[in-house]
Amino acid sequence: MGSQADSSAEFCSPSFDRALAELAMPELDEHAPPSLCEGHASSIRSLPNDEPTPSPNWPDEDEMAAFDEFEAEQSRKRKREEEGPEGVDEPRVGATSSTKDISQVDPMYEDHPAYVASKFGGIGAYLRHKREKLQIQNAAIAQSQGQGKPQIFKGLEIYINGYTVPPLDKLRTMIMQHGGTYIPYLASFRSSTHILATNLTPVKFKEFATYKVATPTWIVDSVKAGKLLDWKKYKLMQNGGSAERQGLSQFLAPRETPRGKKDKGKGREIVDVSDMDVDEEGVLGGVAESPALLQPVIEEGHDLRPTGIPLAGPVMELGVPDEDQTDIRKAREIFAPTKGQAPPLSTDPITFEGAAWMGYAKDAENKEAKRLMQNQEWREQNTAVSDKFLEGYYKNSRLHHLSTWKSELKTLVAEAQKRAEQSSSMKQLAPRASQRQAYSLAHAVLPRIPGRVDATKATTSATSTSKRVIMHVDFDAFFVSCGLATRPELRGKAVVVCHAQGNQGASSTSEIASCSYEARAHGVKNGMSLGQARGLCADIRTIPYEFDVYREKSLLFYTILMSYADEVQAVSIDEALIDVTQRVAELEQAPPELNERSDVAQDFAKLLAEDIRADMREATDCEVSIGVAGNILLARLATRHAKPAGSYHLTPDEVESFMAPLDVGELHNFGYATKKKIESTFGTTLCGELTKKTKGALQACLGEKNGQTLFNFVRGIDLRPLTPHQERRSVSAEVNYGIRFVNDEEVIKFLTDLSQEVARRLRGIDRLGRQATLKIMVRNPDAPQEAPKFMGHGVCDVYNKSLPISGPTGAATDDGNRIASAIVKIYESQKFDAKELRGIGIQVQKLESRNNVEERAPGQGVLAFAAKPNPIKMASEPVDLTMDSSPVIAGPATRLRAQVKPKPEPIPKPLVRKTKASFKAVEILPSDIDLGVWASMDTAMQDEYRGGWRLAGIKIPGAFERSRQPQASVSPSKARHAHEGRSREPSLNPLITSKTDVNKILTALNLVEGDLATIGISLEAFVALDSETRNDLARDISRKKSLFRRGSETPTRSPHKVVPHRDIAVSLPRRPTIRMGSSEPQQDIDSVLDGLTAWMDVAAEREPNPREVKVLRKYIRRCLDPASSSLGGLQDADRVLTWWERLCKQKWSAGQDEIANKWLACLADARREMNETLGTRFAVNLGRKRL
DNA sequence: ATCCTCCCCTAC
DNA sequence: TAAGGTAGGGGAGGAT
Ligand SMILES: Nc1ccn([C@H]2C[C@H](O)[C@@H](COP(=O)(O)OP(=O)(O)OP(=O)(O)O)O2)c(=O)n1
Ligand SMILES: [Mg+2]
Repeated sequence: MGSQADSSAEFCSPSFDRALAELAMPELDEHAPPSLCEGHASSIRSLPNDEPTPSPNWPDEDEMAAFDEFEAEQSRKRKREEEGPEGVDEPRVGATSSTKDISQVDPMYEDHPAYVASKFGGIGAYLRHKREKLQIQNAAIAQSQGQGKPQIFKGLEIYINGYTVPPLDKLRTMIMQHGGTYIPYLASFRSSTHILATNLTPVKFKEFATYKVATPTWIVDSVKAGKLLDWKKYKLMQNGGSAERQGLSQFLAPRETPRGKKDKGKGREIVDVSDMDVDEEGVLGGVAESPALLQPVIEEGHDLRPTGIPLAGPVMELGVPDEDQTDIRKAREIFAPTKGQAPPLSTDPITFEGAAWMGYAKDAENKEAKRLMQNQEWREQNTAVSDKFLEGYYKNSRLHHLSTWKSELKTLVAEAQKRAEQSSSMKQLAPRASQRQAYSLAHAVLPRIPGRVDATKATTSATSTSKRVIMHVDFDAFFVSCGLATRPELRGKAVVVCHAQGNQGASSTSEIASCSYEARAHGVKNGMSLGQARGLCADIRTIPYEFDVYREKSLLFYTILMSYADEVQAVSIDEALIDVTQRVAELEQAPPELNERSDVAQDFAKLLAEDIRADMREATDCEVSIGVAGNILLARLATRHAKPAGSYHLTPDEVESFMAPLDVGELHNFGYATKKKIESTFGTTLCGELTKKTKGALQACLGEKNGQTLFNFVRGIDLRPLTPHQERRSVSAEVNYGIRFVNDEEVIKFLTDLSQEVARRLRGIDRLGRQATLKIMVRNPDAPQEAPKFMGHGVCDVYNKSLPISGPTGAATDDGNRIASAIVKIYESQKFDAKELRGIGIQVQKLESRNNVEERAPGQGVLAFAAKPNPIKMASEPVDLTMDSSPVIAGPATRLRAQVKPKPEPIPKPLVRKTKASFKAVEILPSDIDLGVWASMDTAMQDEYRGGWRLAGIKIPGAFERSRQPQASVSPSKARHAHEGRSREPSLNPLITSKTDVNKILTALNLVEGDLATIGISLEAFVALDSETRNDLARDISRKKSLFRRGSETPTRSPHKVVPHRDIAVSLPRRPTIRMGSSEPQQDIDSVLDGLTAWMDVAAEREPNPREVKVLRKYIRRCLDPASSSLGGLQDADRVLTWWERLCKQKWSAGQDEIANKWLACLADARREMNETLGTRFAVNLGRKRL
């Protein structure tokens, strides 16, 4: 491309340029922003809290603050008062003691969150969570074990909807074992042949109208019968009622049962059908039908706004939603839209339905893309290879625009507000403002009272507590609304905004940015693919993006908001939070004669909201909805309730009943993954239920901050202030679409172009950076070559690596060439296969502003910015109100820890981070390995090396080739993947089958077969897992053992196996303390082993000293760190570990006691760490174990 | 304890 | 055809 440089991005978002950006400021009274400090005091006691004494991190004060708001908002007369802490607390004694037990048993684990979580039997929850993960694997295993079974479901592709009886995993197992294909998600471009459901919501029922929908009994019966039964006999009938209740009652329903045969023997955990039989009568019987729900309430011709010109909103009674729009609103209420109940929904199974992607991903492939991609010319024209790609891509990427707009708006609002504060209150309105007056009826009817009003003094209406009044203002179906403004004929129809226009059939993977509420009534959602949506609603009209229009309407939107609000927080192009505390207080103080109905107590906040809505309508010809409440959380929830085209004031007295039925997933910032985590920990995701959990329990599940936040949120408490504009901390550009390179040359050219783009963006905000990060998405080896989504990235492994960047003088830089050179260096240091790349991103961080930097001699080093030690962070503290959120008094906070950064142009020494996916540094090449050594490795080990090389695109010499096929590949770290926080995808290991192998595995993990039952997994399943997962589980088990049957039997060990190719000279004991040379730079391996021997000699008499073990592990780690070349690398690390293992083995050959177990656990841990490190590096695990 | 780095997660 | 970007909060765990 090369056309980059300074050609100020033609493909930027339609920018909010300064001229347009003259956001109007209303008349200004120079009051300070609402105070962040809120009162204190008052009694507490009654909050559930499992901390007997205040912990240092969570002092009482925090809770008091939280409680204060809680109390106030609850109108202080909550029954909670009566309940002592025990009302909701679980017994504390047990909790405490179990924690203690753990720490006694093994100090190394004592601070693991799962154990701190004493309360809920942290272990149980933890294991439950683990087990969930296993279920997925079990299913896949089952598939591989299903050979003996009649393949009665061959050719069927079956999707399972919602709660079922039997549960999903059992059904999936049955289907897969009998030759069927399980479809983890529904996508129109790869439809299933059948759907299983125990019941359906009306929307789903309609959604599935074109599918064959049967009850799970069909599968169960077919399996029993040994042949495929006619699905029609099991066709699911609509039975109305709440899906959830239905589902629940199914599970509770009594089970009669012909005990299922377990044709499986050993695999019983996997295929046990004994409890999965289902009474179909139970499924369908007894529930009244509600046929009305079968059809979406909104039907064609039922236009929301028939004239296309909305009337002014009616004045509403306090707390009552608008009464027009009833049909649509009802539809929404009844159908309870959710924030993606399945993984975030999307056209792409892979990216989201994380767990789902196991065996099935292979066939889900975009055939059309595959075909086109064969054509070299087409590829060069239409993928990221093309010179024109970047420009065209960014011009059309809605998400790019969304992001860009957001940051621009934040800046604009900040500037406007600053201007407002600086100028005196008599500052003339900006030009637009007077024009704006015409939009608003507010001033005519409810003039503002000059001067300040103390909000705390107003006490007459429901809103006049001392509390804030926050509004959340959000356009309805924004993109669509904008489009309809010029297409009135489409109002009332199912309209969506997407790139695909016309009707290219039901298979378009084009994403829907926004859909009208009419479309939503059919189940269509923002973010879906057009093809999916077409499946839900045949008559969908598409309209194109009009980014300019969105920007313009948004400017009007913000202009209007500025005229009303005390404070504005830009949330997005179509959404903002405003604080109108002051404004409402003024209204309340207004002379009664100015109020239309002075006889009645009025909800001024609601009136104000309707004024704003009217203004918006007039200015933009689009509807906004407004939620009003005392905090951000509730305002957002109120908006949801208000939509579409309404406003809603959520008052304190309704908070509790409002919150209780909500799902955590509906709370802002609590998305799919968090919800799953909560679900697996607590068994519920209802706010009402979670109210009963203690803060400590929530924190154990979600972490300190998030736990606290959730604890507050489920009570309707949200202490966050509106966040002012923050200094940018990073600038990035990434493209994860249309990346289909064939060689490094293409890649490097793209990297260069993208670097220039980032540089341009840096310049755009006048910042310089000190560090650049390259992010690479590589197709996961198990994912199809072509993703299901057209030109999409599919399932990927993600790699990140960064290098310092600087200008020629060593200063921070915005020079695209400098960035590019660092980025290219990173790329070249990694040896990816260009063909496998699916996404590329470049980020620059450690930003400085220009004037901060200049004179710094070339090699002299720079002051690293300790400059902003979390300036704003404090404001986002979940609880502590007393913390002053005003910007840090900066002064000496700038502790210029003058860190010297001597490297002007550092070389990209591949640096491997131990955690998940860093870049793999392939420093052990085939040529590094002696053939004799290679031969002595067991095959699994060889496979692992090969896997690493393969993934790294390194050619494998013939001598290192394998004869047979299967490979145990594992991803380094999944891109995203909702399903399990930090863990990568487990994978199956088809290699391990022989009895000896199995024994080896168990032995190495210090397990016996019986142990597996304690976590509910079969032996087969266990060995089929990848080694990391096995190790995880083994640790779980050993914890569990030490907890619950301490000191009892020791596991049986399998016969001793000789260490293969190790030649370790036994030598004399030396020091009884371990010294692994953190001080001595270069120790030779033998002396280390000597030291180890001597140390163990003494140390093994008692429990391992964590400190000493740590030293040892640190040594091993250093061996593995490619950056420290002084040590011997993998070979040495392995020798040390192996030697250690041997010492242990020797020592306890006669039998093991508790001490031995602890040592072995340490060993396993160390081994695991090494595997993880190497696994990261090679994208495989070293599963080898010996002893 | 506190910081730093490398992630994951979320939202539009 | 289609345009799956992006910044910040926060957790885990190692370094200091
Ligand atoms: N997955 C998504 C979600 C949103 N958007 C864009 C289009 C939306 O119109 C706009 C605003 O997002 P909202 O979440 O506010 O959704 P809408 O405004 O479309 O609908 P509503 O706010 O009424 O729910 O952002 C998008 O491109 N892709
Ligand atoms: Mg919206």
